Amino acid sequence: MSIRVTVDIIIFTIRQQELCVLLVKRGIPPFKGRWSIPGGFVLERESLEDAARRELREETGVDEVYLEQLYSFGKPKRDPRGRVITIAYFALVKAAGIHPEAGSDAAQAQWFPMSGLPSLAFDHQEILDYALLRLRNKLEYTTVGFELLPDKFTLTELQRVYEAILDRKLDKRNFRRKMELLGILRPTQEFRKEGSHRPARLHRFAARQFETLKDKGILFPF
Amino acid sequence: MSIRVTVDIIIFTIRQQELCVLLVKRGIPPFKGRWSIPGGFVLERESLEDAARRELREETGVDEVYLEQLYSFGKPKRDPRGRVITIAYFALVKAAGIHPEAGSDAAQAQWFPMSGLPSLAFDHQEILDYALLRLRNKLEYTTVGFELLPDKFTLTELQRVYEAILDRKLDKRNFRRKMELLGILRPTQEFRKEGSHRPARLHRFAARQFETLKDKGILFPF
DNA sequence: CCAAAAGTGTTAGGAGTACACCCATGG
DNA sequence: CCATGGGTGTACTCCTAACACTTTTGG
Repeated sequence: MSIRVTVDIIIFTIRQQELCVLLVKRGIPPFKGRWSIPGGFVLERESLEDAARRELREETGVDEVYLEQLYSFGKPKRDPRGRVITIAYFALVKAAGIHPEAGSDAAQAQWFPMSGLPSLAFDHQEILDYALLRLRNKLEYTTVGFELLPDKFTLTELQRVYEAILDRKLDKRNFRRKMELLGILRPTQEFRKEGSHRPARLHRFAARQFETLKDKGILFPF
Repeated sequence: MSIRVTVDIIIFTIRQQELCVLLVKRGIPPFKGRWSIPGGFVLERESLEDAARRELREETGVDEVYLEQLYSFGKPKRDPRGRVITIAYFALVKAAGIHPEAGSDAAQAQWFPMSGLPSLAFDHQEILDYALLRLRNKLEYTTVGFELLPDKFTLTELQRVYEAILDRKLDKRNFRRKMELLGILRPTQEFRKEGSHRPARLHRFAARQFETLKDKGILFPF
């Protein structure tokens, strides 16, 4: 019993303080002209994760990003062409100017804010919903949030990332205290001047040693 | 690009206050004679979950159990026969006398305590490790623990389930207070008499309404 | 001096942890 | 009356949440 196997990758980033996802416009049927999550077939000799990284590179030109397997979707009729199951991954890329078109087989790729998504092909809306859920959950007990920021960032920028993903406002003082308690930030001597107000100190993420925060008994509220 | 796709199911239960997993002895090469996680090929017209439920039924004769997709494993060489990826599921079955042999294609099936596992075929040890990790995590913030108990149970039995999975002792009073706070137990008027000591009150699980406890802000310690 | 974002501290409520004794029963 | 597991309460710590003003800068 052989089945065609694809990987689909939900690529998230933050743009203009909004959570965005990379979608590609389908050039061929089915769903021609509809937007979809980028993906492709798994090759004979590559692992699932390798396939996901390859697709990611083809679409965004970037490598070395956060990538995690999400879930496998395999309803018999999810693809009208026949039996195709997909292993979905999700990736987090740093905002720093990634041009979707940098890839090779980019029919047409574009960032969409989660608040304004087009109608998606296949069961891709379901996959995307699940990815957002996972991302929100992981934000609580891991440091994935930092994967969406450049090397140096302000505390407000960090807070905006959390707010964008959780889709609600957080208290500035409580947010900062929590980060302080976690001890995963290293302040630098640099400041970001921007507009006519007090400059913000830049910080670095300094905690490769643990991705899980559970140990510290500190979580983010939902 | 077609690939053979299997589902493998890690079936957990509690026996004699120990966490156990169902394994089957392979009757054919490769790994003939080695123990492995039960599984089989996904059929053309069934969903992944349907395939998992079918396998589960064939192995244990039970249906209506907790079943959850775990992870997909797809390294090119994980099966010496060629390219096979597997979608792993994990199931929790109630202790109440399930005879592994009840199934159809049961070559030879047997419960093994997690503390005394044999050497496993393929990458099944890796899959099992991951399943245990997931189970432990879910125990903290969901009510999956109840899936391993019969309809009515004593508080001590419940605590033993948590202890078996987490592999450490818990404080009786704190454990009970937490359950009390969660409000997910309904005491019955029945008692279990067993040996020469005070009988234990039987309780029911009474919270189908939510599987996630996060909302309540109460978690189990790790 | 005005506008705008950066930065900072206190209090009250509640869950987590550690810990020791009496209760009910059968033999 | 004794052995066995069932059942209960308190004190302390620490995280969480709510909440408002001062600081620094550019214009």
